[in-house]
Amino acid sequence: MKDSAAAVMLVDDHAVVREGYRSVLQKQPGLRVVAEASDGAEAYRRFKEVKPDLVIMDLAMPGIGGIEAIRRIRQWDRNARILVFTMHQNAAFAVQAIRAGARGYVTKTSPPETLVQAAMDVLAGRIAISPDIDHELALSRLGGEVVAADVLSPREFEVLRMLLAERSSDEIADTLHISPKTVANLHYLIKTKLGVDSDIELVRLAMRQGILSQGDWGEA
Amino acid sequence: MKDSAAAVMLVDDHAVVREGYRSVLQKQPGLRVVAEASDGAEAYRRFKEVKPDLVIMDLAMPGIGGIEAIRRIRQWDRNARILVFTMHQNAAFAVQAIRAGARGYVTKTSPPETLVQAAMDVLAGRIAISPDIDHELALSRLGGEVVAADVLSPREFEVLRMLLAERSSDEIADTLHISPKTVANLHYLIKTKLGVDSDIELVRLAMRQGILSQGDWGEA
DNA sequence: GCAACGTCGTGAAAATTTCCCGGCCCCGCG
DNA sequence: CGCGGGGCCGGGAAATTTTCACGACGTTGC
Repeated sequence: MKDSAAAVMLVDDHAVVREGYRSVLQKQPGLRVVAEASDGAEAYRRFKEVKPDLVIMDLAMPGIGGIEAIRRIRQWDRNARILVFTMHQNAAFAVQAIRAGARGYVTKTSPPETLVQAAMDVLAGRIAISPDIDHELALSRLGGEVVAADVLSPREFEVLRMLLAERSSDEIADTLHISPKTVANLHYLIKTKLGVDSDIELVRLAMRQGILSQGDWGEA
Repeated sequence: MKDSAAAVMLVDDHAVVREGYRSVLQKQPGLRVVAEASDGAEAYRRFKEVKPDLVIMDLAMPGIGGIEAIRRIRQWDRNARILVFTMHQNAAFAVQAIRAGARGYVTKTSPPETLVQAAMDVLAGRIAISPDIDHELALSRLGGEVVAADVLSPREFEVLRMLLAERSSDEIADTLHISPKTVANLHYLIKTKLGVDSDIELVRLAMRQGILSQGDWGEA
């Protein structure tokens, strides 16, 4: 597609929000919205059908989330250009998204021009990160808190997940085939490594770092 | 405003999302968007200036949240018509919003027509609740979980808030001028009343019920 | 007055957390 | 190969917390 408009696919579970993307993007002559999807699975399916030049997508979605969708799309097409557009003003999510293969990360609090600019940047092969996330990222390097995924061993991380899933120590011991005592020890080790004193702090740290996704608690 | 279009104010901290509302609403002849705001405080200020016939607003916003904004606006104008439009597919939030004075609650996952329909309903004096929330609400009546704000005494609720704010038992005892022992007892009582076994469950129940707002953990 | 309730606190048993330890396995290195 | 380092698994024991029963007190409502 030499110099005709670039084909863009929008992914967001909120129809009204997609309408917003569309309205903002269509003001830019170089862009043309050719497809939409409302969850990760649909995004992957539609991507294979229409092969858009650019995907703009949210992270918080029912079923398979945005991160996983990015991974799958990139696995199918190593050159896919994906721009994340989300409400999460949080460095941890940005890191996850970029690692999964996103080429840009813009928060929904940004002015519309920023989205358009980022879209053009990504299409031109550049990496686009919105300023607020740049700032967050800088902060998280300097004196930021420990990153669970970094300091915890695989086993510890697994136990952390299960603890967050509201499973009792005994249940965890059972499904992991280890003694409850070991679970208690792991629990303690995890808190120590993360520099946290109570379970309450633990849960909130996990949320900040995106280990506990919102989807997990949105429904009663 | 006999039969000219009704004046609508949009409140959402995401500019692109407001663009979506606008795009969807302007297709409806009876509606005219006359103002926008990006947080609760601005919403209150702008409301007093333009006195719109209808306010459509999100709940999750920086600074004073949507619930508080609803309360203030309704305090200033008992007849204000406010329609909540949010991503929270959660009965607890809906209950809070309605109690604060909202006349409608629609989730962002709803199709655009639902939003338009709800807007017209609220303008006509009806209460508008989207079907998914109706369903949640029904569920929460039948066998739903206990509501913290209902079963806890004021003191207990206060302690719960402080626990969630990551304050240590000793700090709480100090600022409340009671013995640490009493805090421990309250902590225990709270968990008992809410039918919860661990602090982890406690935090997640609090999140579901909107006692711990996202704003509190969104930033690192 | 008195019953019901929320608040504050004590006490003491039960359970958990905390911390140190040793053993096991695997891997990289001199 | 021998050796140290790491992750994994759990025992043990002290320290702390959780749990629960029990008073005492003031308020509220009947």
